[in-house]
Amino acid sequence: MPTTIGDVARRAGVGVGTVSRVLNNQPKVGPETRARVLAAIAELDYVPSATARQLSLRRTNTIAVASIHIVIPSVIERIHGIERALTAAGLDLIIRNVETVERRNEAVREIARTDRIDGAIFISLAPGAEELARIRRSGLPVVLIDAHHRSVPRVVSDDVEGGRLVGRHLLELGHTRIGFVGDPPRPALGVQSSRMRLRGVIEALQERGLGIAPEHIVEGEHSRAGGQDSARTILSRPDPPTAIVAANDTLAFGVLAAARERGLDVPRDLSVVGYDDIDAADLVQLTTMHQPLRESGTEAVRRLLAILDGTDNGPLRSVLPVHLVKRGTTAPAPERTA
Amino acid sequence: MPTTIGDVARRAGVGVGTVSRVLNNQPKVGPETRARVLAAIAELDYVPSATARQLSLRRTNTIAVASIHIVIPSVIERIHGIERALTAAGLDLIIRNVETVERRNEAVREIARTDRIDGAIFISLAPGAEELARIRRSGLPVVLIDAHHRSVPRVVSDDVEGGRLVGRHLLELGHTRIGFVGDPPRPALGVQSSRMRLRGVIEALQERGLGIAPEHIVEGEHSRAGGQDSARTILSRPDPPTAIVAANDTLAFGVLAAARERGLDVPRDLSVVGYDDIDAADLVQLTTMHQPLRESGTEAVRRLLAILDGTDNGPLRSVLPVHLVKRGTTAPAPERTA
DNA sequence: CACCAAAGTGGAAGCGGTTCCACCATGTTT
DNA sequence: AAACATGGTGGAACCGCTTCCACTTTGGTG
Repeated sequence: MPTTIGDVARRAGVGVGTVSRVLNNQPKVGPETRARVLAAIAELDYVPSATARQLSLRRTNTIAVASIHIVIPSVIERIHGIERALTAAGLDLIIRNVETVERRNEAVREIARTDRIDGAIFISLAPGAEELARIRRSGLPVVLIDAHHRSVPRVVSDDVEGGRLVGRHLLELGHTRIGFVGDPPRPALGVQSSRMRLRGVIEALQERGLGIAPEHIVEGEHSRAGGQDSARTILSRPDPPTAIVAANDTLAFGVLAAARERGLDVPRDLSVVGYDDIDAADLVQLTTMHQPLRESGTEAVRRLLAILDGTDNGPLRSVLPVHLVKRGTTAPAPERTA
Repeated sequence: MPTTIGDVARRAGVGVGTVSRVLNNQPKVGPETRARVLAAIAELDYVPSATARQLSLRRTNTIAVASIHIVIPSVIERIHGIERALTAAGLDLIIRNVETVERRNEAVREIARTDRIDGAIFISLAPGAEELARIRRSGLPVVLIDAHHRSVPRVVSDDVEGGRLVGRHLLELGHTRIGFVGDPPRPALGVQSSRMRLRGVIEALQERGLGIAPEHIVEGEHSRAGGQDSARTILSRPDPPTAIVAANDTLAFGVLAAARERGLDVPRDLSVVGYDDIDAADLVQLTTMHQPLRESGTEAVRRLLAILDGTDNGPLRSVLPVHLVKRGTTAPAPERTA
């Protein structure tokens, strides 16, 4: 029912090849013929079938993004960056939300299977060995964001350095007993940022000959409630820390809630530092590490397009810079009362 | 290079038609033949081409979502609901971010143009007349969320009722001078929720013979900063209101910031009510209207699928319920000091 | 003036599926 | 035993585009 290239050709009194050439701005068409074809296109309100085009060209002009839980604020910012970059490049974006390892495998398999996309970006999520092999076999280019895999191009922020900066900031304020609230380790998903940030904090402490007590490190669910639980545990230890570092802002909000619950004044009694600098961090005046989330998305797209063009020559690992944003939740350590 | 249905047919010693029948679980295939085909598929690790399938079937199993500014928290929740419902139905989701009217037209045109999708959902965004005509012509089913158009199926929450409930809540607390911070009116985008909520508040006041002073109504940019600006304006009037209603939580956060800035204690000196009950509302203990955001997404998908099935018989307008969540930013009106 | 390169052009083949139609065995009915 | 459903099956045609190849025209060139 919809008009096809043949209808246009007939109307313009030319062959389909010529119409196709006009559509694709190819040179070898006489100016007068081109005008006639364009007129026919306009008259018929013709639009080429993207599907037929795909089949013929073996290109879809679409890329897929798979990410853990798309409602996580940092994930959203990254997707936003991706969306911008793709739109600018005239590509479509298909999105898939992944919440468990099984669903990840399923999603990856599906992504590798269809010829529906030209490339894929994984956010905070790395494909498993078998899935990766599948992808390799299909030749689909892939870029990871905030995830690690030895042999896959990826965009990450310098988590260890970020942790280090957080640690130094707290040391400067006189804190020596520092706690850490992190995400659950999920080696299966290939995401290590929480652990890397912890490592940075530890390194900063070690520079001063200090350490972090194992009972002051708790890893729990990535949610406000999870952060609150973890902080509760830490704060109920004898001799609790005077500062808590959270692996991300969402957890930090939970830490703030736990502090409030215990009647601790932030930052007088307890300093809290987050990570990511999401929008809401400003809302509660949270001191946090800023990382360029949106840029991580655009950078991933840049890499992906370069791979598609065959012009990619960057390092496997692009590292984005971070910087500390000092707000209202950190202050000098309280005098030791005990 | 990838294996095709022909490869499978050859390997299994059958015709392509038979392989196709097996792939689509059609009945008329002998059990022994079916087994042989399945074996061949497994051996070759064959996956049918989605594109070829699309071309032949004239169905894409993909739907598009166009929304204003995808980083708005309420929009994200809606998308989340859509994503869930689509994944459950085995459909793909393509996303397009729209920020201006021009970009909207462009996006709509593109959506209506390609044969790449089976349907579309618009969030807080209605197509313009010309674009709508285009969509109609293309026969593409469309559902709107949080947007209005006489003749397009849509999912909205009962904004007037929500506003009314907010108004009554404040009246019960003894507030009589109430301010309103809203989104800019954008008739071109077909989004009226801010105005509808305002209308509800006004209706509640009228029930008591009260009104809302025009200088206590300010509409500004949909952002924290915008809300802050608007609230500043209102609070600097002589005889400012004792309560401010914001058309959404993001604006309410701005109102809170403006109050803090002026040294007003919330809720002692000023009550603040938001709308949406986004995640961060809980974080700052904001009293707000809850509306089922995620459900709005699933409902929109349900409608869209029904239209695609030809089984849709619902009203053009699905209205979702709202309810007030009382938290810490509303309290009895202060004694009149003047 | 014959010859040839270059610019334009038409249309068949191919992309990888689905489906319809023709056809072949069977088993069942008269 | 002839007539005939019926379950299986192969394969051509088709979906709507791109591209390659063959062909015609035109304007130089020797």
